[in-house]
Amino acid sequence: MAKRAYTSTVRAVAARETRAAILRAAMELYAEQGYARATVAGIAERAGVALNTVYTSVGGKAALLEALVDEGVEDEQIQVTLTAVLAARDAREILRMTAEGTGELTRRHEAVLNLVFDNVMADPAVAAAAERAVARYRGRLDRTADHLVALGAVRTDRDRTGQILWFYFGRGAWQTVRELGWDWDEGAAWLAGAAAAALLPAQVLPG
Amino acid sequence: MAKRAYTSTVRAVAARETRAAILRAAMELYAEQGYARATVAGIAERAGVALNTVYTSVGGKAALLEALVDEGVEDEQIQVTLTAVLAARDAREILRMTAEGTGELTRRHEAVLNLVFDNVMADPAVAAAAERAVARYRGRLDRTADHLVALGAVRTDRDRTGQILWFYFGRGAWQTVRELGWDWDEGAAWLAGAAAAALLPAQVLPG
Amino acid sequence: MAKRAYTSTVRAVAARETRAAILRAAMELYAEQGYARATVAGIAERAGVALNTVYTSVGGKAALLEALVDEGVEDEQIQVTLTAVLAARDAREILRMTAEGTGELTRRHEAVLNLVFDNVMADPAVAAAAERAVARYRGRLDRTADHLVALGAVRTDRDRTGQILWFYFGRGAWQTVRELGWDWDEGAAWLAGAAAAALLPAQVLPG
Amino acid sequence: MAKRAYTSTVRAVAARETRAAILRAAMELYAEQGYARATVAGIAERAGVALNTVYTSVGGKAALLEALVDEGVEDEQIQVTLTAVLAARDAREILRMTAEGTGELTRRHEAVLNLVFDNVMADPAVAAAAERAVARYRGRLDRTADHLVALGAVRTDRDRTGQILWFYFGRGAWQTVRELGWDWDEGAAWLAGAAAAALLPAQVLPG
DNA sequence: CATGAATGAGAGTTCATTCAT
DNA sequence: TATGAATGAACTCTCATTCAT
Repeated sequence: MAKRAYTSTVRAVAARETRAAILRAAMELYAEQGYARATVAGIAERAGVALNTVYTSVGGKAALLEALVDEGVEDEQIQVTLTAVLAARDAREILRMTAEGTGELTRRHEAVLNLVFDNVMADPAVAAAAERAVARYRGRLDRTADHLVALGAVRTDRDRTGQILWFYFGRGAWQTVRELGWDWDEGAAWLAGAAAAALLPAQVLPG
Repeated sequence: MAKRAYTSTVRAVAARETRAAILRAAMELYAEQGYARATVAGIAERAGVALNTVYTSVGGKAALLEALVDEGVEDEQIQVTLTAVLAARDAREILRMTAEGTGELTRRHEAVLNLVFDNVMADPAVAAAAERAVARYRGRLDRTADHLVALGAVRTDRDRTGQILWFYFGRGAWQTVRELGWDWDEGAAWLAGAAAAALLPAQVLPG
Repeated sequence: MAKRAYTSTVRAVAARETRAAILRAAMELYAEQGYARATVAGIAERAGVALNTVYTSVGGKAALLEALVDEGVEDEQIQVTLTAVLAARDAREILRMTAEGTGELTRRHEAVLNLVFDNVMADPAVAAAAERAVARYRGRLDRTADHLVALGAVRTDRDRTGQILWFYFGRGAWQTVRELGWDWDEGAAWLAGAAAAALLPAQVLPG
Repeated sequence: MAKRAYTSTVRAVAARETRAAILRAAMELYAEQGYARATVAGIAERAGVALNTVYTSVGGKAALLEALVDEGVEDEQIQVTLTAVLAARDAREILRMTAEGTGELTRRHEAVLNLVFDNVMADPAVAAAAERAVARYRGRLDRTADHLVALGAVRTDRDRTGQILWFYFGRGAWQTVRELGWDWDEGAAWLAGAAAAALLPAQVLPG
């Protein structure tokens, strides 16, 4: 029980691998069968460990989900993108960066996002996680909206701008992009263009 | 032994009311707790009937869901709207009618649509129902896309037009509209305008 | 409600037919699925009547079985055979008559006998019926044994004679005969011969 | 992770005892109430374990029955008896050995045999088990019949010999022996004698 | 007499979870 | 740390039966 800081004993390594295998299995099973129908026993079996190892290693059904969500949340990319966006001064450039940033984020966390949003009704904990995720996401877009308004770049007010950003770059938009089979870059470009048409002053076409 | 067709005896009326109460209770509970966590016993209690009356009146858990879906499916409005759309020759008018039609449809069946799409992972039967609903919906939008292309009204090809119609009038779009708190008419107007900007040839602004 | 003795009104006839159809259906279903797995609803369906008609017409599950047993019990043949046996004075003739009588009885009531003995464990009422049937059956064979002993025809005592008669002419013997696929006459002849060999004084073979 | 083969830890022993207690309780309850009316909860209660321990230890209702049948099936005695019979050359000796062998077998597995044959109608799985048992049993008697015919010891043909062996040594015969209250040795002796009278050439009585 | 509707009781089974090693 | 064994709590569904017409 003596804590040796940063000394990965053999057992600690094995434990970490076990935990990873369990989380992988949980992710797969939740994705395949949904949170409600997936069973802890099934997860244990797929991970190749005893049922109880799931409990000692990670925790119960809800803890597994929380662990998966936590893993998928710590992403510095978010902050990087937002900083860059807030530093930019060209509206089209801002929309392009927002499209790419939200796309990248969605792509990177696609599995966890699906996990959470497909199972909102299955468990109050999932619903809470979804709500938190949406609030954070919208908060970032609202700050982008503020910036656009401050730049005097949009023809709508602050609230409406935030709403339109959510319409084009929110979870629903990217979900539809996936449904339509568009690839990520294609989707980002189209969304940025469409958002520009909806937000920026109409351009007089040359010639 | 002769069956008297269409004689609403007192008992038949009572039975119909019982069934309706059960379906109402099921709708509510599925909406509140999700398909997976809702229990047949809970539905019976809320409907004010014995547990087994649910089984004799409507059926089990899946049958309840199917009954709710079936109820929400027979809607002649769909055909009426599509016919009107296909008869129209002005692109903006077509988009406006499509927005209003899909909005009306979504509004009318909001409860059932949420029921189905929120619980896709809870049961394969639900997933199948969702898939059918999406296919039918997209099929109607694709016919609208064909019409727009035939009219020479859009600057995109047939496939892309259908995809963009789905982006602006599909389930995802209306879901976002609801998330944003827009009311139905407001949403329809905005969607029609945005879709026009995305599909129709850019207009040279007057002056 | 006025009782008109012996006047078969149309409705009474119909009622009798309904009852017969129900009993027939019950017999079939009990035979096919066993008493335990057969359901009253299934019987009603096969009889082509409403579930409740079974209850108003005949009674519940146990009552159905009792009715079937009762139907199969009133058989004057039994008494006729026994009287003839007790009047006979030749042992071989007595055994032959007993074989034929018990065979005829078994054949005639095969369905009910199977019903009862195949479902002894399913219901205490069935077990009681089976016990009654066996007691009556053995009682008759015991009277035959008494007669044989009184005639001085057997080389065994009263009790043992009754037991051997039960071995060769009891339910088990006839059941085995059926298992072996022997026909009724063949079985009766063989049983009579085998019983004679077991009971009567050994014969010196001619020549 | 290395599995130590055949190390009876305390827990493994306890688990085996639990399983045994459950099977014993199941045997008793199935015998008392019949397969259909016995409940898993009742079995658990009698075994002194929680309801679900029955499921984790052995399995459901059908699995319990199968386990009981399996336990009663592995019996080398069968082969030993048959080998001895086929090696013998005296017909009376063969019949005596067959009587004792089948009696011993019946006695040893009386509980399971009753369980299976009393509940044939209760479950298709039981019916199948019964059919398998009968086929195996008759197969062994048929080989004995072949042997007797090959020895030229019987006055009947091969098929009839097998049938008569089944009549005297099959399940029905031993069941009747039990009904009659004969003890095992007494029954075996009587059956062997009766079978000899039915199969072997009539002996000229001395003197 | 026959029936449609409703019900009370209970059964089998599954699942997440804990205990003791 | 990992695990086999055991458990408590539900849940879905079936069935025999009765009520009211």
